[in-house]
Amino acid sequence: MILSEEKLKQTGKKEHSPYPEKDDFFTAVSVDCVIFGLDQESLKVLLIKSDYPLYEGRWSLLGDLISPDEDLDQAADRVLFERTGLQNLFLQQVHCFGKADRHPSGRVISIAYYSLVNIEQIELLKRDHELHWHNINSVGELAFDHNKILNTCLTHLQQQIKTETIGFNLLPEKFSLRALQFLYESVLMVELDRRNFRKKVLSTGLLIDLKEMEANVRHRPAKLFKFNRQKYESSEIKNNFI
Amino acid sequence: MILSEEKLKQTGKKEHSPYPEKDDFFTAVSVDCVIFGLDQESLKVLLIKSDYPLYEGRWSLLGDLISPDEDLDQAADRVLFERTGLQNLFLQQVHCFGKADRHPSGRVISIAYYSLVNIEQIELLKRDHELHWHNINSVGELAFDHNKILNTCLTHLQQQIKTETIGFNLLPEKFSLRALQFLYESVLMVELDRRNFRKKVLSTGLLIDLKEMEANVRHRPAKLFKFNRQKYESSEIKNNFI
DNA sequence: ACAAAAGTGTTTTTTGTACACCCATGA
DNA sequence: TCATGGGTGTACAAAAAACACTTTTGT
Repeated sequence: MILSEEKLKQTGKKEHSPYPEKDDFFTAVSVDCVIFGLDQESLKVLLIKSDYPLYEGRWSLLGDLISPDEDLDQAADRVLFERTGLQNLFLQQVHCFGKADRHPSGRVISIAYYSLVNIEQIELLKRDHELHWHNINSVGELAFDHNKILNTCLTHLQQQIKTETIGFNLLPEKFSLRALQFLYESVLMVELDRRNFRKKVLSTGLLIDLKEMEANVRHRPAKLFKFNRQKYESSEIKNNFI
Repeated sequence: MILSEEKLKQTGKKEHSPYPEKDDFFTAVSVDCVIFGLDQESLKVLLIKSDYPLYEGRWSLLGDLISPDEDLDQAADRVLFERTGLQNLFLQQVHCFGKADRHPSGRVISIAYYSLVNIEQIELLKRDHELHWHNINSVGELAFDHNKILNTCLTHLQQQIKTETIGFNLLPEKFSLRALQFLYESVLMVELDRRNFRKKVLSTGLLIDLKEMEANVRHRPAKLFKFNRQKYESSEIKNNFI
């Protein structure tokens, strides 16, 4: 849609001075965080009961309006901290959602972030009954355009996990190769060949063999590994992990 | 940075009601378009002389504040139309830039889009001497954080052109394989083997041999092809073009 | 002894890379 | 006739995919 010059003037904006002035139109800006976690069952997403009247009873993403003096990334960090008590989590901007009618209360554009957390690490702090981990395949109808936001973030995650080593953020410090493979299968929603998977991840040289074993499993215990973050950071080739 | 509860209250926002109310803080929202074009020489980007006092004389991206009733994508479309006279160009959102101090006049967050156009198609309409195509490797210091925005968009373009068929937007309807290869070499900034390149693009089956030849070239004329958009749209596998 | 998952190699197929000569046109 | 880029195929290397049996633990 092309706005006529007249329409542009109605907004109080002068042609060729596209900078904010007192009488300009302003919008509200929020961040929404898609917080992914993984447990033994499946990939999950953390949702909160909506307190917005129109969407009462629906689940929604965790979000908030940005404050005047905080960067966007800081706003997302803050939302995450307020909900999980954790700081410096993996967090990445994905897309800005800005359809004029996406929010019933008025013009609100929202910047979507996604985060990867280790569920066990934050389970402890989560006493809030309005918060719940949902299986990624059964979230139902969310408030606002949050289904769309969630899908966009999931697609990004699936793309990114193939070329970067972000997946380790979903695992505890020490993990078995089975856990790592389960992660990839859960996120990408495919089945992978065990032998080929092991061969590939071990050939990257990015896993440190901890010479430790799983305990209390009712099958042959697996070796435990940890991610060699240092080596990854200092290596030149940072794409094409899997 | 975590904002204290006190600080949050100063912004006029109530806890657990993260929806805009009259006394809330609002920001200005703009779109900035990185318009890429290609000529016989190199990949180019369309820039405009900044009319912002602090950055007088510098070049800047084409952008504008969004209007109250237009979607973000519409705003980007409008900016593009106002500058090139063309509609329905390839246009894609890349990233939202929202550092609190990125704009000297106040809080302005900007959503970056990139567009791919066929330079010859728009040369005709461009009588504006404030507009200029710049070689991608010599844009100099731009106004605001526009160098950063440009770099982010270029990186996205380089990633995307490898897996999707967006590159054809930079070419005229009919093109030679040499022109297509030049496109990929210019965008990715690498040299490619001619025989392997031809083999690969022809094996996709996405090029239609027009049974026409170049004319008025001082060497053996090349066959002309066009992109089989229909076949691409209807095919299942839409990634990994090159 | 059984159930459950760990660990391990080889073969085949597919994909990518390296590389050199003759051809058609305009000047 | 020369300069310029068009057009073509093969051999080798690397990566991905397919595939089955033995081992270790807890119950």
